[in-house]
Amino acid sequence: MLIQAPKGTNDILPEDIHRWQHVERMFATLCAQFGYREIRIPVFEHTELFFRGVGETTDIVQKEMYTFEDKSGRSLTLRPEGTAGVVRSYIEHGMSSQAQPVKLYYNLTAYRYEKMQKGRYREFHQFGMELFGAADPAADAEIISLLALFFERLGIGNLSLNLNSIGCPVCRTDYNQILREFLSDRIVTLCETCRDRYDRNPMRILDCKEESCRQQVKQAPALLDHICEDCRGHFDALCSKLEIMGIRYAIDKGIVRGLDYYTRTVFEFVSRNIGTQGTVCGGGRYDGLMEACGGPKTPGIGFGLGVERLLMEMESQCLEIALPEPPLIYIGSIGDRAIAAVETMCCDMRRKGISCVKDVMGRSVKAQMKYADKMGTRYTMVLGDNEIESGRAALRDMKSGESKDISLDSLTDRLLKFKEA
RNA sequence: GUGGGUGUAGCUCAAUCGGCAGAGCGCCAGAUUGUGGUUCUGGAGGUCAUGGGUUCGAUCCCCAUUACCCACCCCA
Repeated sequence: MLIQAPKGTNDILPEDIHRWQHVERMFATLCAQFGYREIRIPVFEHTELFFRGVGETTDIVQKEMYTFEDKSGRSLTLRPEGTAGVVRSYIEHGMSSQAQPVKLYYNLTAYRYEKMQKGRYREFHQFGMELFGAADPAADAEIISLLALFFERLGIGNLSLNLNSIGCPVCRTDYNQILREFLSDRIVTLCETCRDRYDRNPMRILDCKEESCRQQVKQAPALLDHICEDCRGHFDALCSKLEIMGIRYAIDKGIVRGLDYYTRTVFEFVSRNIGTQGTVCGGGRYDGLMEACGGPKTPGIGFGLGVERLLMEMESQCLEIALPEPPLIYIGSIGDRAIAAVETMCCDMRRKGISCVKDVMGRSVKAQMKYADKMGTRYTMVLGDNEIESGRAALRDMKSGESKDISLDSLTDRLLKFKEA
């Protein structure tokens, strides 16, 4: 093998494509029903955007981005997620002057340089959604209910919805103080970076990878227990809306996500069936993001959904997805006259919208029929000199094996009727 | 970034205690010269992951590399 696909990338083969097309169609339909419109953004952006939009302190920005210089020396980066690009587009196209709220959805690939394993790839597919302009908990509830309906329509059961609130910058300032007090007599046991974090951003200590730090932090007070009154009200309102809609959830005080610009609601839908990379969908509110990217102060909420993981989950639940329709008819040919006649017939039928296939290898009738069978066409017909002379041929139904002698002139009309049936 | 497992045909896998590499499936062709599915026969297809070492001889033993799979971590 001379050249393989780069590590962490996958070909999506014709055998599997119907699964992808199915969930893509379902998602697009659902979004439209909720009044969301599709947006498509570039695969690469200025690196600076992700510094601001994802956060310079995050793992994603610090070690996982595909960053390169183009020929004029600009620093560009393959998008590691969708939200930053959508926010940039919102600002750039002045969407703040459109009717509010602005509701957008997308289906895109994202790129992260990570050590790969099950459910984690360097190029992966994400469905996502952003709702701009709405600060009300009703917006949070709508996004979550849309997801719940999406999974329901796909027939996916038993995903658990985990919910948390990480408050606003105000409660985080207070919480940081509480955290510092908790950590003050343990600071000597923390790693060097964490001792540094103690003053600048103590919350980052909570997800330090050093084993010793993780031990120290286990008993730390939870942010959810210390959010301000407004944030508490927002969270409680969301919870009660979910309850009214009959959406089951669990509160998980451990969900934090990219802390820098996220505010209040954070949530994820998690599977237990698809390995350790069980987060099928993660999202949250980011009321500070638009401003951080240089736009007008605008609340926002959204999510990203891993399509590979979604399909894995569906596979693990043995959900059947209908195969695509094969071509309606295969028309075989024997001899030069028939080959010419079949070419003309196929041109004509295709123009009328009938899917038909013919030989392009000059093979034997037997080989042609075998091929038709493997493709699964519903009908076959073979033309030779006799059929050209008489203007009649046998139309065979491949499932029943029965043939019917029909005139070639009537073939197109018949097939158009079969197609509708 | 850390650890464990596996690399033999397009796919799923054998075998060789170190001596010319195998099956099933798939693909191609044939079985009274013009008709698929079942059956039978034949054929094509391998740098035995790559590079070094030991050996008369390595797909097999040793070392390194690489890829894939899985876990830690992080996330979608």
